Amino acid sequence: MLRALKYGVVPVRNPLDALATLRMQKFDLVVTDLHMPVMNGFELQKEVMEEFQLPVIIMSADDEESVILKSLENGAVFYMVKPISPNDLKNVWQYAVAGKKGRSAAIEEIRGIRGDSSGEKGSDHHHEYVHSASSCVNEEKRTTGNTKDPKRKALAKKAGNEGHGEENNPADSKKAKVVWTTSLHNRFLQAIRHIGLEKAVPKSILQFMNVPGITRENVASHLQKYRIFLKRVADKGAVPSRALSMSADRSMRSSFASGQLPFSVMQNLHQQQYPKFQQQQQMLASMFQQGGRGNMAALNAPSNIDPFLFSNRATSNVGSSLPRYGFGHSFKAPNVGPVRFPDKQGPSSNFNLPQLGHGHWPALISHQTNLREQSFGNGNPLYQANRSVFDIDKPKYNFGSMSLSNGDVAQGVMNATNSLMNGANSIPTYPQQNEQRQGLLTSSPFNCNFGISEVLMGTANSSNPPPNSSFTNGTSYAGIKISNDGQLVFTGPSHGDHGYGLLAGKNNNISVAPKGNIGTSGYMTQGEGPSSAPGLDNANQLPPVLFDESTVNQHENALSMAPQVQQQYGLSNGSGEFSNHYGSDILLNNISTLSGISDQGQQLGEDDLGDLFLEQNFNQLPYHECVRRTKSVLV
DNA sequence: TATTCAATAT
DNA sequence: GATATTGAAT
Repeated sequence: MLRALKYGVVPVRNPLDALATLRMQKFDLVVTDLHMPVMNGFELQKEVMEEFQLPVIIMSADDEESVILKSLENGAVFYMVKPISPNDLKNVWQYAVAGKKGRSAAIEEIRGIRGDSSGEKGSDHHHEYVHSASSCVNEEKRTTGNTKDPKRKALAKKAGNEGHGEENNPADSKKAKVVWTTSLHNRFLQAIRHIGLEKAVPKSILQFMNVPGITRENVASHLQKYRIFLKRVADKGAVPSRALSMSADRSMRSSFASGQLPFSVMQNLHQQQYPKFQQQQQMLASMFQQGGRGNMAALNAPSNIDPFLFSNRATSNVGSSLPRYGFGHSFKAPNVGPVRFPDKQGPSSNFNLPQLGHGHWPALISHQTNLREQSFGNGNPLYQANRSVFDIDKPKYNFGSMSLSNGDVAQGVMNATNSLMNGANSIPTYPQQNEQRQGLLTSSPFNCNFGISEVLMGTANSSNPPPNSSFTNGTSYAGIKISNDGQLVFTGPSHGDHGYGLLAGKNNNISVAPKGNIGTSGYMTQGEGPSSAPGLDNANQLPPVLFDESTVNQHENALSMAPQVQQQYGLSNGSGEFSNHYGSDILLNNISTLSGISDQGQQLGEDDLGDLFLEQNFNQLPYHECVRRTKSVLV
């Protein structure tokens, strides 16, 4: 029965097994029989309370009043007389939530029954008990506070008495509240977006949301709150975000703060206070051709844009003093001038600033923090590149006017296995990068102008030296050469046969993976390389997955679909010398898809995942799992 | 004690 | 449907 009610249940055979199981696994509630060999329900309950502080429900065919009372007084949170019906079990989760409160309430109730409606007994005693219990609660409330809101109480009582086979909890006549999780709220926003703020009324929103179990009243209440929020935001002229909330008015930190503002509200923002912000929003709106209507949230719509880019949550700056320039917090970003790179490279074991190069995918996947905090593409690829774990023993190189030492920028670039790809590919992918990129490239060691003139990055040998440099070295390092018209002319050769090439392939035929050892071991850069460039352990990697054109198309059309099984896109399967093309946006989008593995719909905080993702996630979950967490029960 | 939340009353 | 009020939770 419990399982049918979506509880997670672990059944055990006897009290000793129960205690053992409790020690190995976390539970929310224990349900036990009373009369058992070796240890009875009382004793078990006592043990459980002492050791685990968990609520215990006792069920028994024994309907002796004395037994029931003794159970409850001993500390059981509830006593059920067999036979048990599903309805009796439906709301036992409340005991897991309420704990002690549930206990005292139960005791009060059973006491109330005695004094109040003691008349009935017989075969249906169990149900009578439940029934009486709930009306007792209402009775008590009425005497306590009837002056304030008699009607409310009356309705509550009515519901309690009539709802025998319905939604009502025998021990607690209050309806479970709808929790407006981020995902639920996003669906709400979606509806408003679709309907239009002006026309959005509870009924239509409810209809569009199409979430079972939610009522018009629920929506109305939420809408009311939402409108108040909008008004407040418009008045204050501030947009809440994590970045600002430190100093900002606390009142701005509601759950709405995580979301998106209707365009109309944004237009009301104080120009003098956040001029850059407004500018940005308008630019964005036009960029994505929302036609002035719609809102920020609508910007999530483009399916080929990674939702993270549009998250308005600030990224953490752990390990870095560099600002990020992602959209969401861009209005707060300082002027983007020449980028100052940090002097030191952080420890390679610190994944707070993960790289997007091949070897680091696994790190991204296995550290969810990264997934939330990373600014993709338009962040600062060169800075990311700088955090290479490879190749720390190279001498200093002189590229252009910049002198770079081991820990500096060029390292990641030189070490093409890693991060150059991220930088190179992310450039044409995100139009918003242009502004920043210019400043960044001005001080680039490579004198590159992407998309304008010939580009040669990271390559260093005698026949293809970096422009404006005196670099000569007999060894070939990874690199990439792009001609005037933007075609890939050349990708750097490997170091010997070991596969350091950033990209192995031919003209117009990019293979994502270095050819190196991928064919033999199936992982990239695994345990290979010179002593100074050891590569990554394959323990951290997912097997590469072939990424053909149909996959690309499928993926691009699939953003509104539920997250797929873990896959690592964008990597060659190692079967051919050159396989397939890809777009970095696919990689990036895939990151967010992967990020959805956890977070099964529990209430999410402001710093949670991108909205698009949440919608995906949301679609998978039945309403009750989305809103009300299922409890684990030991029976 | 003040604030927030969602439900409920008007 | 919009708004005001309520009670619980924090």
